[in-house]
Amino acid sequence: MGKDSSGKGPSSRRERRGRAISESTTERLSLYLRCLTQLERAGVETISSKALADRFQLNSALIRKDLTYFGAFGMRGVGYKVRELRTHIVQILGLDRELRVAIIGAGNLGQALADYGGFNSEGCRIVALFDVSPEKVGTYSRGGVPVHHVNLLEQILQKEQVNIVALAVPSGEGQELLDRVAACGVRAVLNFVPDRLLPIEGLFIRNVDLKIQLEGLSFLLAHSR
Amino acid sequence: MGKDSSGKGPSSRRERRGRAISESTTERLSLYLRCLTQLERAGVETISSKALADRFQLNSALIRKDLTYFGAFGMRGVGYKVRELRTHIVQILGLDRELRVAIIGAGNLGQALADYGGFNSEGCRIVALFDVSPEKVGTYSRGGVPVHHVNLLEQILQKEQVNIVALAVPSGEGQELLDRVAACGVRAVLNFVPDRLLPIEGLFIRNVDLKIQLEGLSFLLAHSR
DNA sequence: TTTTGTGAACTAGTTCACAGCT
DNA sequence: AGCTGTGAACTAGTTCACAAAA
Repeated sequence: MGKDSSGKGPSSRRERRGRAISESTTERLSLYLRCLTQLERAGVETISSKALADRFQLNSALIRKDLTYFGAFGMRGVGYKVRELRTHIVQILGLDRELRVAIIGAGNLGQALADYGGFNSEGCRIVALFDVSPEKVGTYSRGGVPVHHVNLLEQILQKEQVNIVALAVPSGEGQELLDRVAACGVRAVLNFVPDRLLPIEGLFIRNVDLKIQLEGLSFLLAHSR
Repeated sequence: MGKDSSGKGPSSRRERRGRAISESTTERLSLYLRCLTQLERAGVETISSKALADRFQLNSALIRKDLTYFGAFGMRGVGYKVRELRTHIVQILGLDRELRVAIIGAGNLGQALADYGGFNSEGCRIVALFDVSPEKVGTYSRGGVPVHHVNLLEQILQKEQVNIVALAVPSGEGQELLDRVAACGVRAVLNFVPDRLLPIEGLFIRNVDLKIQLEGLSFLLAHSR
């Protein structure tokens, strides 16, 4: 959702001299990655921070700073080798190993996520959906992801080696499921439930809260012109 | 989702001495609002910034600052009157007048949004879905929102007095629709299409990019422990 | 040349700390 | 006594500007 995350306690996500990497930086890295993928496909060999900056209306120094947190990947006078930089960012974002994702809640949102192009790509695989509805359990999403009963949550998270869980259940059902998921050793959750969930030590949560986005737009409309 | 938005040009969304209100502030206002709604329902009459802060693990001074951008709503020695503060925030966020929302794309995501509880509430109404698929056009979402053909976009946006459009179409189809929507005078868009869209003068866009959220979590996993 | 990598300067956002109401 | 409203201090994030490398 926009911009809303918790689990902000200073973790060990720091490179170089002790400065933790900000969420804005990782967001931009994802954008750069997308762009580099396109460029590589288009056969472009090198790109400068300025050229990248123009595509996103960013300052080129910011892009260079983002990258130099992780190393000196550029060539002075030339720019960055597209293929090479892409590889670096894939590695930085941890997309070089397969991410195994499960989605709890097989309603419209869960199904949408399961079949969402962006999710099943770049080392990311949706391996399971969970629901309680008897009509859904035993079926498959359009993309072929099996829907299991939530009773089997622990069992299947373990068996499928799930790294990331997306919570797409109705309001009120989030906390219990979050606790169960954390107890299974899952350390990252993408939360779509619009309830405040208690932070859990060692568990990263990113909240995607559509209502907040909508209200943010409402604010802008109310306060402009 | 998380945190990703464009349309950041300095608009006229400023209160008091010229300082524009940050996105973080409006996000928090939405959170406060939710909490106040619960408190009011529970019969709580007043709340202090400290008590609010504890629920969100925020600093109480930050909450007071967020609120004083818009006025002095509190009572020294007491705190804030729940009902009164709630009313103020509703007004600040522009939720006192009805927001009329249309969703382009009636796939799983569009349908999920159409029936999403948080959307149809607090002065916010989903009035139309749009799609090109002949099977979908003419049907209704589970919640009763009619699905129109995209051909009728301009006509219906006008007739239904739509303020906000959610773009939930496949990658590649975003820009053309964005242009059409902007041409109809719609000034706020919630974009779920993972393409970079060109900024349009006077149009606010909030990007909800699930892949970026997922990659953000991947980064955290890769760089902790 | 051109463009990186980076300290210094700047800007925005948060927390501190306390005077001043209630 | 308790809690707000707010300047001052601090921290984080971005941009400037330039030396150094290709």
